Amino acid sequence: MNIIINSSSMIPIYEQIVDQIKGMILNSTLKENDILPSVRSLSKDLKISALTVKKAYDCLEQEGLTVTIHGKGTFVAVANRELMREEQRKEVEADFELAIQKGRRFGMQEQEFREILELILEDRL
Amino acid sequence: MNIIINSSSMIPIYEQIVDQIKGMILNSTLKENDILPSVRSLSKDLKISALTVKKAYDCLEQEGLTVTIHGKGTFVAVANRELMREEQRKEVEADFELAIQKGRRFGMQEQEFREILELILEDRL
Amino acid sequence: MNIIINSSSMIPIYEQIVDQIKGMILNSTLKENDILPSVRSLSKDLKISALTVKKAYDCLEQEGLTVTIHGKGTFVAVANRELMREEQRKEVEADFELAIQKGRRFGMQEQEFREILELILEDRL
Amino acid sequence: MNIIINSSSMIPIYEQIVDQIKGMILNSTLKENDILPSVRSLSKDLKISALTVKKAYDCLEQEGLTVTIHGKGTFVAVANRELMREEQRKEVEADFELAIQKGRRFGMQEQEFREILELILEDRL
DNA sequence: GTGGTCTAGACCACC
DNA sequence: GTGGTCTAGACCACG
Repeated sequence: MNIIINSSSMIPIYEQIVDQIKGMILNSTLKENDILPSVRSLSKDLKISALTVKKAYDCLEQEGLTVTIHGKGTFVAVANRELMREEQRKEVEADFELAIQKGRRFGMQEQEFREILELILEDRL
Repeated sequence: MNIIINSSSMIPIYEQIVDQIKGMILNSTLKENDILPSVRSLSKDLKISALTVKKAYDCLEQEGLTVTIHGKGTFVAVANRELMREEQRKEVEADFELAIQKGRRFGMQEQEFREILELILEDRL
Repeated sequence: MNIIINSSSMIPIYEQIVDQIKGMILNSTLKENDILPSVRSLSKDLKISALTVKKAYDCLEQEGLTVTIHGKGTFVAVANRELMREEQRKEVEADFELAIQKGRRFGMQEQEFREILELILEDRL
Repeated sequence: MNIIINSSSMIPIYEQIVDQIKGMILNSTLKENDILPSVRSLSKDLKISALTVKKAYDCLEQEGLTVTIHGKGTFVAVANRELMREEQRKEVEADFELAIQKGRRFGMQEQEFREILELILEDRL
């Protein structure tokens, strides 16, 4: 399971897990009915508390992305990919919207936002 | 004092106050040397604890946006606009960074972020 | 009355007044039985609240440096100058002692304290 | 945790805590990545409010001396010794400044400050 | 009146 | 368990 945890990030660990598994389901790294790693093995793998992994799996199940079968494991549900994609997109759009609103309150202009975006994207190259 | 508190928001009340007062200082609703409402009067006004207002005022002072004179009140500081500008920029950059991190966890590519930015900017035209 | 108030200082205004009048009594700018300015006139002079001047005069009287005669005014008491001088000296020594203790906890050496002292003294030239 | 609180002192309790923990970090009683006592345990230990300990820890974090990880605890930060040194120097300078201001209000001359400094330094030899 | 500090206890999110 | 926030009310110093 290719999950990367940044424990010094402001984002809760369980949320980082949720988001990355969501991504894997979306881009078909995880397919319908695939089994997720067990809570214990993943927690061992990532060197974090099993409770944290459990919370992440709970979130996924609550959103209908996975199904847990007692004594068997946690499986990727039959998902409406289109809908999921749309919701993720909206989440990110909302975050951008908030950031831009704040910038506008600070008097920033359109071009400055584009500069900031490019700066951050380049950081990753 | 035109401050709106959303107590059901995940954003701490004191931070909501800080942000809104920052905004007022920036758009000159509050000018240099203007006096802020007293801790007690604002807490009464907003129907929140005086300590919560105090914490917000402490944040503002810590950032150098206000000056407190004991027994007198809290006043808008003579601002170092260069420095303020720089800090605002950093704030917005941090928000962008977070939004982009989330998008990446969802598997979004660079071009998609640019599309989202343009969409939001155009919405406002 | 040659008193200088620094309202942005961390030292309370009333204490600044007390200290400066103490100094004047010591160096004989104010002599025994001299009358101090009235609370009202001094407060007007310094553009501060009369209550603040009153508090300063109360302190002086409590320390036995002045005597107030109702309806007449406040007068410099017959003081033991030697003792006063000694007490002031001890106050300042104690403040230095504290500052140096802190510096030593920080690992500063003797020469560094001398440098700091000279720097501050020069600032005033 | 060997912290001594003087509740009758004029120095706020939270500041007493900050100073003593600073001292421990400086003289390496507390080393990098050491964990501080939890807010609750220390408050219980010192028989003071948890909020007061919290405020002290906030100060330390704000100065970059500690790092707090939510749900984990508060840890001694990897220190930027250059920066720390500079801040310590400023602290001591400010204390000297105050002592000298007081002396000047008492009418002391430059040479007297030098004498006091030398007296205190010699006391320690 | 103002701000500064402190208390005792509550609820939440996170691990 | 941890820290983060908030409350309602108290006492003090300052003006």
